[in-house]
Amino acid sequence: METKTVVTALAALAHESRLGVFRALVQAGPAGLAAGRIGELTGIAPSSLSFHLKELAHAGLVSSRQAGRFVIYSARFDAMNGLLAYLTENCCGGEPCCPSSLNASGKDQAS
Amino acid sequence: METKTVVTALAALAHESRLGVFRALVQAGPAGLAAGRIGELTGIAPSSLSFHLKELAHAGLVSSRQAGRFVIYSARFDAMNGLLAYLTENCCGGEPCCPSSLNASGKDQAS
DNA sequence: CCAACATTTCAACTATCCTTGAAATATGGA
DNA sequence: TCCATATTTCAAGGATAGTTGAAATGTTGG
Repeated sequence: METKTVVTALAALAHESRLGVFRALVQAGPAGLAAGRIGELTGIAPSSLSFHLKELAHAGLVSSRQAGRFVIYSARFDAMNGLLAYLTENCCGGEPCCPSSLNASGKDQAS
Repeated sequence: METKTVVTALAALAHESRLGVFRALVQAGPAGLAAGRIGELTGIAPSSLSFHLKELAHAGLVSSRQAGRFVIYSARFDAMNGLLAYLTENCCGGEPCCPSSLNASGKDQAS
């Protein structure tokens, strides 16, 4: 994953509204949610929501498909996996950051 | 980890300069790097670097200590762990994103 | 075709971010 | 003390992000 892609993805998630939207889409799973439903769940105004959804789509974190007169958005789990992989590799020393066992104390290998 | 904290941390990393700084600090390990050395490694102008370091510190992702006339910055691995834990739990469905066992190189389970 | 619904686009405005260079602060050594 | 080094602060400027409401687009069913 390229640095530029990572920065774009991070910027897309670095906003309360968009993080909320993405969380809702993750919860919804591959089935996704219609734009209007996302608006109901998050309380974001339609035009603002459309702006944020475009931002997330541009970052590759969500995809959309037309279904009747609805537009269904869904989270792109592969992109999120890639982002987490990058952060784990490049920003956490490689291994010690898997939250399953969680050490997180502060002592690990030097450079 | 609170949503607001997460957004702040994501925003701090969502900039090419700051992501580069943070990566350098992660590579340096707990020993950290002097501000000037970070500037050398990243090519960021001093005042701009200071701005970005303050941003990272404010987000809790780095800490600083004075050493003679140098200021040594180091990555806060615990904060990064917390961020990754949040993203894994809330933005990846909970389980399928932990890169611990698997490779994490480039290919992971297909969609 | 027309009407109702779902979503997006547009323009205007405010707010915030980032960069730059100069000046300020702080520390160590001669 | 005085000077050099290391870092931060400040103010000014341009660039970008976000919100709002109105208008436009697209879709379905009567």
